[in-house]
Amino acid sequence: MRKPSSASSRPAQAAPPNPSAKTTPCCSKVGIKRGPWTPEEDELLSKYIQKEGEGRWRTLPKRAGLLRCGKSCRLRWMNYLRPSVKRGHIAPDEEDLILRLHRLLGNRWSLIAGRIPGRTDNEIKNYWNTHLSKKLISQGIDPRTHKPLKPNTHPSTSAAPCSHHHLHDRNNSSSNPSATTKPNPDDKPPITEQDPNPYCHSLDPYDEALALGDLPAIPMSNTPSNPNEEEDEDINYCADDVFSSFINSLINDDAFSAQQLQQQAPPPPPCSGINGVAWDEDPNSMPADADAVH
DNA sequence: AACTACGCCAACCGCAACCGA
DNA sequence: TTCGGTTGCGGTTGGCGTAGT
Repeated sequence: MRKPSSASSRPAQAAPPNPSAKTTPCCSKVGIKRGPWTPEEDELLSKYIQKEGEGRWRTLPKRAGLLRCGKSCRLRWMNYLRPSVKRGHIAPDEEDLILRLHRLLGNRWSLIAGRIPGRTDNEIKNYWNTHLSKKLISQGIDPRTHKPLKPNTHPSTSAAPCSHHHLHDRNNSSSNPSATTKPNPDDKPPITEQDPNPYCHSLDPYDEALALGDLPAIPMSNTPSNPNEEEDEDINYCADDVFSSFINSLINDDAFSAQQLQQQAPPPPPCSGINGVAWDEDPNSMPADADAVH
């Protein structure tokens, strides 16, 4: 877990040494700045990367004249400064795609982001935690499994607003066993007796196919490149066409199978005027090709 | 106007995967 | 094969803005 709050805060100042930590965080060196980036720092980083390119993050700050750790530089570039990063509201079709992909992939934010041009894993993760998970809960849907919540877990009872600051949001993830268990693209998510279907495995042909060796490994692209539509031609945001096609087919197949499931399953708890989510949508209503949003 | 509670999101941390020597 | 350095990922934190009282 994180260091004590005194050291884990984000002051815009050099962090003190951390003698108690077993491993020294890269940003704990004296003289390394932390906290929000200034426009000057952004400019330094942008200009340097435009000139020298990405990579070698460890030594980049020194070469660029930044008093930041490499991790911080990389994060800033990936999530904010890259020209391909699209900022602003998540469009409805993007939201729909996030829902579908999350249902298929779970909290594999980088994979999800890789399918949504211009969006970063951090942005999608934040959007999920602040919007979509709550939206699903309000619909009586477990945001983790994408299945109807049990009656005694319906928001009208258990999901009542929590008065503690942040506790409500964070409980969504911290109380989520699968959220603390890092999903490994190479491994099937853990299946327990209590939670035999943490990622809707019965509807997760990806993991099944992966386990059967029918799939190429997930391309762990170092740069979850999210080009703008205009940049699709020169930036391959999913390096593996096979994988890309497969995900697309999963999205479509999933919508279809989910619809079937919906027809068989008891009706979900009444929701307050919110449109249906992934599995009760007409597959024909989604883009014919998930890449349509790209 | 002052205060409180809460939502949003940029940024940090730890860990694991990756990769080259 | 092992080991150490680097990079990427997902979980988490906390500052800031804003709505509500």
